Amino acid sequence: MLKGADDSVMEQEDSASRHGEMTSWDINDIKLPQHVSQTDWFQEWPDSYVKHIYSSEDKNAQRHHSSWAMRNTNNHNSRILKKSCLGVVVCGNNCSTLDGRKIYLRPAICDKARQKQQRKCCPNCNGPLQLLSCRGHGGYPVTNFWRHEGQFIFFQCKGAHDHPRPETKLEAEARRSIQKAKTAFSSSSLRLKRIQEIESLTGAMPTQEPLPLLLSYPDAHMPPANFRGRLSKSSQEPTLSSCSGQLPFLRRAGEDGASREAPTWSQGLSLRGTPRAGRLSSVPAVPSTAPSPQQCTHLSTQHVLPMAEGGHGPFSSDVGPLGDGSCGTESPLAFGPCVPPPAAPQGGPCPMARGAQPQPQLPLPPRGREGHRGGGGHQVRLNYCNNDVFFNLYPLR
DNA sequence: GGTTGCGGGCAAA
DNA sequence: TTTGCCCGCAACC
Repeated sequence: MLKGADDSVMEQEDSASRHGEMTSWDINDIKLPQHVSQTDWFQEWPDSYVKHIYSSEDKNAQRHHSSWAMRNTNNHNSRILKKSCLGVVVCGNNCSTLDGRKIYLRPAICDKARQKQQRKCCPNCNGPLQLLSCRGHGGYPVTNFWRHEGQFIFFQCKGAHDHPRPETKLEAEARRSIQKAKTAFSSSSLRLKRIQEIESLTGAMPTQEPLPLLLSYPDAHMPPANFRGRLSKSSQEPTLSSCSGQLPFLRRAGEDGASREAPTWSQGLSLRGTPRAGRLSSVPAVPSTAPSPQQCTHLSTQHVLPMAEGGHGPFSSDVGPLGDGSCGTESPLAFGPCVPPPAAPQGGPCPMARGAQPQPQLPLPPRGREGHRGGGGHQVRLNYCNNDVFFNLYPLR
């Protein structure tokens, strides 16, 4: 289509600086820049009003990947693929793990799956899950546009995400896989237990292998201004001192402000300035592996695989999801011997958790759609930690 | 079972 | 007309 770029386009290209080359176009332009001297590194957390030009050889771009939970939106334009952000699933209790990580689950893309997901409980505290919808684009979800033109794939993001980053697709998939495996294992474990009981308690204790946990580390380590308001209300409320070991996608709240990666809201800005600084911004959460107990209360909740997104990010074609990005900076101890507080005080009984909630607490703005669900009144506070179950089921190695 | 892309259709601005 | 969104379908993993 653009192969027949005329002189006008050429002139436009010539007059534009290299930076302009990357930003002077709009996804809806009839003609997009055809002569791109250098393509961008794939950005898995595009935010703000950024534009990128990827190589058509880029697998991630080909697949229109994004670590944000983006769903396809029909814009009645087959040439331009439009996707809108689904937001992030958070704990209605705004619970934190011992070390202050927050629960940021990836919303299921499929509507049915998402509804089903929301009926589940927080894997950390069993509280209700709450979908924090994205409203970063004039009250509407942030939209991403993809357009294939010749040897390039043009990407444009409209809107700034006003919510934390969810777990990545890979992490969510890993979590499901673990859950499946665990379910299968549980059933076999039960059979084993019965056999053992029949054998008059020979002493052999049926144990479940502690599943490795995914400790995801903040990509967006600090919420954007508008984002802070989104979660702040409940954050300021007495938070459940989550002592359960099961880990979904957890981010240390305190780390939201200082990360190895530029915050998303600023990432976009930085990218605007340096459109080819992809590597700088493509460092996603770097989870660490931690053999640790899984959960306190029920076995059906999600688990997370040890997985690293470090370095080049999960979508980096040359780095697998299980790459060496494990971050040793985070202690998995949050899910270790957590002593359940007799009565969880506000802010949580665990010093780590308290210290990890530095986010400014602002009133939660009213939300039009799903976002308001599970608001204050909706929340169920579970001030217990079933550590007995925790340890019995998942003895620490 | 979930993701992704596509497209019909509707409603509101 | 544009935009957002719901829905269903099919292909794929």
